[in-house]
Amino acid sequence: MTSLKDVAALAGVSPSTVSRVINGTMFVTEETRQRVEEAIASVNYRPNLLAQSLRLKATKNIGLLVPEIAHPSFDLIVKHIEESASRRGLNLLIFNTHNDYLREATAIDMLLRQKINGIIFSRVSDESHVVNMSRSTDTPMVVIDRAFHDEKIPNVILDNYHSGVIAAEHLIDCGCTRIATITGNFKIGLCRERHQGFIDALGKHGLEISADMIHEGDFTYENGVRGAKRFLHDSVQFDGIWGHNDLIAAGAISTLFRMGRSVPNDVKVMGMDDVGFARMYYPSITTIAQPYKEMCERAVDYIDKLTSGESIREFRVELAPHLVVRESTAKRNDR
Amino acid sequence: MTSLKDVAALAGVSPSTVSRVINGTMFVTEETRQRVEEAIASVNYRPNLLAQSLRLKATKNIGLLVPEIAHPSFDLIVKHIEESASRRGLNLLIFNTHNDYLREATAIDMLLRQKINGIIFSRVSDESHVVNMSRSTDTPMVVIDRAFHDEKIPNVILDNYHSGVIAAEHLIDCGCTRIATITGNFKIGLCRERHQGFIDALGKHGLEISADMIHEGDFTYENGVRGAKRFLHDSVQFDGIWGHNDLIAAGAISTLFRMGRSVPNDVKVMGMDDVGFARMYYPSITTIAQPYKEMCERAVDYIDKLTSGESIREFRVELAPHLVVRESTAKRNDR
DNA sequence: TTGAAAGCGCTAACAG
DNA sequence: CTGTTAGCGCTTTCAA
Repeated sequence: MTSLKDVAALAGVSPSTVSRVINGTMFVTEETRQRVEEAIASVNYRPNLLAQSLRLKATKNIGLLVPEIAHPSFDLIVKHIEESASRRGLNLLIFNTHNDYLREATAIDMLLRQKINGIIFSRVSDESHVVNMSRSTDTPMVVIDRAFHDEKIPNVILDNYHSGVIAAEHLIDCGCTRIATITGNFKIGLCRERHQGFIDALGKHGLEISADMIHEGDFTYENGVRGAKRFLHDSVQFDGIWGHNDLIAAGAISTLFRMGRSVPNDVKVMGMDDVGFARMYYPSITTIAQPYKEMCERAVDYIDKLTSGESIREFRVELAPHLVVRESTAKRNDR
Repeated sequence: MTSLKDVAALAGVSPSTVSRVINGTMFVTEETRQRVEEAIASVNYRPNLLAQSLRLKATKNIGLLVPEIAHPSFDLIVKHIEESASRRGLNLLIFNTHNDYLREATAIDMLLRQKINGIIFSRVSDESHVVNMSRSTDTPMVVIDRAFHDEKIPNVILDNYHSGVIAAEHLIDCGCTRIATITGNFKIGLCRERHQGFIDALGKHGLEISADMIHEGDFTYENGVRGAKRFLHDSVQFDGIWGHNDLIAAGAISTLFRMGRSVPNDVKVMGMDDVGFARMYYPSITTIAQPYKEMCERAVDYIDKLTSGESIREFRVELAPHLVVRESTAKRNDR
């Protein structure tokens, strides 16, 4: 591998001069600059980023940890984080934690050893471990999407309570009077918050929601299937369902059809996240969009700012969701 | 940051000894090892990967370039590559090329400068540039999924011709006699191959396919919509459609329904890739699964082997697709 | 079995 | 404006 030294020799200058030409850190005579640039070009020299980083004690990399890459909402996060990072010339190291806090810890460890600029992650269960890690290092960390309510690490999240309110109000607007819900796991804070906003809004409009209209599960399509089946099987009367994400909504919709109900004619269904397939589904799925792009931008920005010595403004950034109306809650559909 | 030197001082040994304890490269007296390990633990020491890599001229990282991260088939690739890499203790640097060969080149450049172990990528348009880059370096590269027919770089791909054959035969098995197709861009080699296999198989069974039954476009849902609309608008007679991927199939299915046709009753539709939502769609989508997991494993394995000095076996690995039958080509459906 | 010393490729004082 | 020098944190001869 040709090194900076080789280039220097070739151009007949000192290594420092070459370094200065490359980084533009100081003025260099037009003539020497030319010679150096020619030398660089002639051997197709590429500065070794490892050496540079070691010397500068900083890399051009950031790390991202997600619970599950191929999950349609996390792949959106991955995409936008990559975009924001790339725009800033930062490279992205990615890890799939599989919701396993041991993997999470291992990944963070690897990242810290590489002196990355910062770590963005979506929360897994165990708190203490990571908080300790973050305390023992000066590497910026920021939590995205899934944070604890009383998160000790800076975080940028969605206003989940408000999402629940939006869902309830939209379903009510659509004329639903018996509204059921299929939720994620209540161990996850944001599920509790979404649910709370949902029932509060329902209550405000004088709508009761009994225990048999709430199906708790997880963020999967299968859970949507199970929830809808249970409602039908238990002869629950309902004309609207909110699923805590679009996967759940899809599971509910397909199940309703398979069991002889029509969406939206017999029951309106809405989801949450506005993942890629929500608009492709038939009927297309009414959902609540998360401002993923902005969330990711904020997270990367936070790290970028901190890396360049700027001070942070907020510890917790909470962004607003917005409703996306589609066919699954439409008045009627000829299907 | 505490360094190896600090640990050495703390344990009252030389830096080399600490290094030897950490890497187990040589025998160290049980007693000294203990002292060293205690010192390491007491200061929570983490070896600096950058320094290590600089010294060893090798990292624990690999790079992956995909045309579009949030595309449902590439996120599967990302997921599986991450998994294979992680199993080998390798970290993944990821780049979204947006089908732009300039971005591709920039990304590869960044990667080479970091001395990553190898690069896995899905092909973008321009060949020469990357081939030159790969020639000028000893970094292993492997192309996955999208390769040129006459690829100059080792590659692991799907048998696309055979996919076309499978699609045609399945539709014929379902009793279709007038089969249309909505394809990806024929500039992409794999689309031509899929198509060739498709029409060859159709021909073998005595089925003609006229130009108006072929809608060329790209790998998007919208293309599926356009294709189906065109067929309907042009009053093409058809009872089966193969879309070159599941996105296209979904676009066709939803459009057919919206325009008063039923899938699979009036027309059978199948896709390709078996992306996440294919089984969640209603009707669930019959498709041709790519062995992504194995493809990714092979690609990472290739790099891993090459890094550790082993020799390569094959230059081109071509894996077999397999049919996944679901509702969209079922006999009848009560929908 | 352990230590001293050199060096991976780069940058940044410090001189000149 | 340019060169010399030291050193980032690690591994690895080479000697002892």
